[in-house]
Amino acid sequence: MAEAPARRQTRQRTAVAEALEAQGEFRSAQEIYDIVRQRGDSVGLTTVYRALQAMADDGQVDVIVRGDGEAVYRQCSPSHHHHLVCRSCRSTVEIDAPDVERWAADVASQHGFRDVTHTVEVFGVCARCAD
Amino acid sequence: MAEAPARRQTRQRTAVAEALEAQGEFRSAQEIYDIVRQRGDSVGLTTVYRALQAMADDGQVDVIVRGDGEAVYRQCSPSHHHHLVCRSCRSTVEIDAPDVERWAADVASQHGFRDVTHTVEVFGVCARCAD
DNA sequence: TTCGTATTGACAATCATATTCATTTAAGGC
DNA sequence: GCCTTAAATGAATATGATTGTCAATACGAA
Repeated sequence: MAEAPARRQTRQRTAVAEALEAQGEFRSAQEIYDIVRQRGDSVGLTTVYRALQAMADDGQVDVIVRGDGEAVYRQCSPSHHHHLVCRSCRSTVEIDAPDVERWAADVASQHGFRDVTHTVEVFGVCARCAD
Repeated sequence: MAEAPARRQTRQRTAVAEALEAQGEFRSAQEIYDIVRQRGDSVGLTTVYRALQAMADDGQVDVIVRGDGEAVYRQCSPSHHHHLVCRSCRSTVEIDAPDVERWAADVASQHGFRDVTHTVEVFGVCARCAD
């Protein structure tokens, strides 16, 4: 859990964080905006975007940019992990990938690369949706 | 190499394909548009987008959606592979990842997922840019 | 309570990308 | 080569996720 800069704790940020916490799946900013409002909080859309970005910057939220370019957010566990996401219901499983970490480091090293990062996402149809 | 539907061979598509072929790096549609024009071909921006999308659909071009949501395109070898991309000069190395393929399949299977796909990209600073 | 300044939110702006629709053009048949 | 069909084009327009603006609000330290 990264040490966050001194951000003010506003009711809007709390509302966004709570809305996210109540979700298990990745959600877009627009969706989160809707969820916040459904829960009875009044927060501007711009503020939702900003709250999510701040949380992402602070390492409190994971962001994936989807194939269509839209960013989706999820409150995940703090440790480094990857995602197995159902294409249908979007349920998400956090997965560790020591083999992948090792592979990425090796490959990068073989080609003389430094300061290496990687993205890994796995998509499929979950057991429940496959039925 | 997927069997492409019956697409017409237009001078615009040829120009876009040749522009891409001359590049080793991932390039955005806007950049490819500029390159095409620099090479003396007159092609509309919309047409560039459409040509790239058609090529991507046909499996002739790889697409990555960048962290900022923008799509970038590259003409790659036909076989399944991943990319090691320099953050600075954007030079791109195609890499095989049998370990990752295996890991992805195992992980998905463990969680009962079917019809599994994955995305894996590795970013770093290449040897030349690190100096 | 006061004050400094971070934050908000409605509106406007941005920009990659997609749609529209009249026109152009590839390609197949004769 | 001509004709026909329909795929493709391209300029203008539209879309929509996201970000910027700026006056107003509100957090939190003193």
